[in-house]
Order: sequence, then C-alpha cells, then structure tokens
Amino acid sequence: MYITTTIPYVNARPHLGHALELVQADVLARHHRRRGEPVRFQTGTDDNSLKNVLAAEAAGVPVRELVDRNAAAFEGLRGPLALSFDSFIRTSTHPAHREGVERIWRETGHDLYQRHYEGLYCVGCEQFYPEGPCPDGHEAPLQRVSEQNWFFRLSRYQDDLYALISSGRLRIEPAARRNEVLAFVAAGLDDISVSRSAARARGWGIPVPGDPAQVVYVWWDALANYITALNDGGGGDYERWWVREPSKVHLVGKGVIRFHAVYWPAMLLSAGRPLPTAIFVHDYLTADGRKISKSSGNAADPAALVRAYGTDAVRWWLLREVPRVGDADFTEARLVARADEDLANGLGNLVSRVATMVVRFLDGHVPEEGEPLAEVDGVVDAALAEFDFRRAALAVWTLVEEANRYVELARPWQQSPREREASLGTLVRTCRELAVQLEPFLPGAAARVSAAVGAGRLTRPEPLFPRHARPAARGTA
RNA sequence: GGGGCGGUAGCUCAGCCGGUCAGAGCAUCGGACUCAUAAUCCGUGGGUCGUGGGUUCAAGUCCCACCCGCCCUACCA
Repeated sequence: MYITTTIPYVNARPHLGHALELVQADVLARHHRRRGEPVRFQTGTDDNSLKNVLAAEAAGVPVRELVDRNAAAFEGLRGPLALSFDSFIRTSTHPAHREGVERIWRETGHDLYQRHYEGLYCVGCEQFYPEGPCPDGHEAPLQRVSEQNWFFRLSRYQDDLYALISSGRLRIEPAARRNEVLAFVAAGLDDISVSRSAARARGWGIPVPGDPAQVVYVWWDALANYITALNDGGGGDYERWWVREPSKVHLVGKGVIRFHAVYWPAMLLSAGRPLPTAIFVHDYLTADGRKISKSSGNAADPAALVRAYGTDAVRWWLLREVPRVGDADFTEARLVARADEDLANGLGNLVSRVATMVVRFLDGHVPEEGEPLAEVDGVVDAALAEFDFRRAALAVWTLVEEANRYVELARPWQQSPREREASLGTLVRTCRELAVQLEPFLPGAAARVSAAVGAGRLTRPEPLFPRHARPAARGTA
C-alpha cells in the first residue's frame, strides 16, 4: 500500500489539523505493515507556494529561510507524533521533483495551450474567482491579474473522470464526498490555468519548460509530489509503488478534494500514467469551538501538546475522538479526560494490576497456558478499510474493558492456585494481544505494555501513563 | 440560487434496508471489591430523537416544508 498525506504549504508552523492527517496515515501504514503487507508512507511539504513568499515578506525574512524553518518544523513532528513515514519530500529541495514536474508538463503538452487570462486571484487560496471577495475570507484583497497563461484541457477528461469515479475504480470516501465530486464533474469542467507569471511569483517556483516568464501553477507542482517522491525518472521506486502497487491511497482534507479527485487524475490521464486507487477525505478540527488558525496558540500546536501530555495522549485523542464524518472540536480538557480515563485508568491500571498479581501470587512467573479474551483483529481491519479510525480504536479498547471485567469476575486473589494460574494466564495473554493490536495506534504505549507483560519474570511495573487531572477535578476542567 | 452533510439524555456521540431504537460512554447518585495509578466492577436516574405536516397497522428510521450549524457550487436581477 502506498499511503500519502497532502503536503502542506509552509507559510506557518504545523497545527493540530496537520497532525490529524499524519497520524491517520501513520495508523494505516503501521496496520498494514503489521499484517506483513509492503507499505510506503509518504509525506512532505509544499515549499513552492506563493503564500510562502508572501509570508516571508510579511515576516521580513528571506523566503528560503522561512521555508526551511517551517519545513523543519513539519518534519520534526516525526518524533513527537511517533510517525513512521518512509520518505519526506520537500518540493523545493528534492532533486527529482523539479525534473519530475517538467517531465509531466511535457507529457501533458498535447493538452496545454496558451490563453490570455484576466481575473481576480486570491493568494490565500491560490485560485481565481469571478468576483470578490474571497469566499474563505482571506485577508489579502483579491488581485486583478491579467496575463498570458498556460491552460490545461481539463474539459476533455470530464467523461473519463466521471466513469472512473462512479465505477469505483477511483474510490472516494466517504460516499458523500464522492457524490460531491461527481456532481462537480457532471456540471461540466472548464479548462484550468496551470501557470502564473514568474514576476508575480517573485521568481519562486518551477519555471515552465520553454517559457521562463511563467512558473508552474503551485497545485500542479504540489500534486506531482506523489510521483516525484518516488523518483519517477527512474530508479525502481516509481515502478514499484505507482505502477505495480495495487493500492495507492491519498489522505486529504475536505478543502482540497477537487485538486485531488479531479485535477490530479486528469493530469495523470493526460500524461498516460497510472492513477491512485483511493482518496480518503477527512473533515476539519476546530479548537475550543473556533477555526484553527495561527492565533490559536498552544492549544492547536501538536508539538506543545506532546510536550505537555505525551505522544500517546495526543495520538489517542486524534484517533479515538475524531469522527469519520464531520468536524471535531478539540479542547485540552477532552484530551486530558481521554488520557486519564482510557490510558491511565483503563489500560495503565489493567497492566499494572495484572503484572502485580503475577508478581504477588506467582512470584513473577507467567503461566504457560492462556488465550486472549477476545479477537478484535477482524473488526479493526474492517474499520480501517473504510478509514474509520475511531471505530477501529474503539474496537481495540473493548479488549481493555473485557479484561478489566474479567478481573472482577475471576477475582484471582480469592481463587485456588490452580484457578489463579488459569485466570492470570488469560489476562497476561490478553495484555500481550493488546500490545499487538495497539501498536498501530499507540506505538509507544504498545511497547511499554509489551515490556510490562513480556517474556521472562515479571516485576511490579511503574505506572505506564501519568494522570493529568486530580481525581477531584476530573470532568470539571 | 442549486446541491450535500449534521441537529438523538447535562456533555461527546451509536442507531444499515421503517416494527425490543429510545441506546453507549462520560458526568450524577447508590452498591460491590481491594489485585491495581483513590484505579476497577455492578446498578439507578435522566431524552416530546431540531420544528410542523404527510405516508403507514407501525417512523429518530421514508416524503414535504421550515429553523439552526457546517461544507461544496453558482452567481440570474
């Protein structure tokens, strides 16, 4: 499976919304790797956006410096969020990227033509609008732009795209999003402008081959990363992951569906390249009921949240509480409640009590016999197949709940030695199974559970998870 | 303007083709237990399922209208 996230433009530091997409992709990657499937997990940054240029100008720093600094912040999420991406591409520095963009440009040459264009351009959206103001409410006013641009014959691919998506050959999830795209395609596709004047872009970006006065439209440039990251000029990765791989999944936010579900497949069709097989569209996060923005502060800064509460707590909130459909509101109080109730009181306490009983009653020796209490692999698998991370996480959690109930039922401290051996054997095996099932979701926690109830003689473990709220304050924060 | 999604207990949400669908978790209250991070387990209370109509023997569950929130799309005067 080839899994990609979108590559964010780096006019600012990453926020929690970026973390959501990265963590979702990471869960898919880890889940499929665990099942022995070949996986390539790809992410990176879009350095070539005009927005980066403007942000740098506003900050009074060279573009290169701002882009490098912010790109480093994105790549730096790897550790704090425990991400397992296999490669991280930066569109301004990856050696094969520029070359790859030029190559697709040439391959689609039969669908490119020059046309004079005049319109209102929103730099915030990197998009033209027939009239103002910009529907997203970006602060910068729309610019009246009049220039000679390159256009792509998108209109030519309307029928192909419709057939592709309605047949499911290009799967778009959730279904409501697929319908949205189909409605858009069916309404008729106009050709799109795919270049900008180099002057207006301040010379930032990739020059159009044979027309240095123009730079390649940033979306065209950015979308290409999905194949240029594989060094599509040669070297085997492209062949392996884009041509032969049967499952190619793009994770994208709802704001960029059209680029991924319409423009990108059309580009590939025009270039005679293989297409992705699935696009999963997630909705957005809000923080304290408000749209996440640069002014949201720490509440939406994933690195800061990890410093305060740890990797597991942040990942767990993103996976356990964000629905497949619909925006989700993030609050620190909810993250703390989840971490305390689920991780500390639920999982941590379970492992703690099981290990302690093995130490106390069996001198630390784990019984030979025992089977996990339940099988959740199938449910997790089914949930992840439809990108329902919350349902998958919940399924794993049923193991914790079953195990805690089982302790109360069996009451090993009152059992005969023989009964006790059996019940503790069951509990240890269940905890081990938990570690296995949990790995894609909470790799750090899984490793700690594994260590606490692993092979050899058990010892009384330290608490696996800290509690963040005082008991008396729980739920009121 | 057109299209889509959501509006279910205080909070977060499950409820596919109409008939144990009125549910879960958290919070509240009561009980049990003591292996455990004062954690855990069991039970109670609580909702006119956005509003108003309609179809049906029967509707959160289908149809229509409207209200609220969000998204996509478009701009006729």
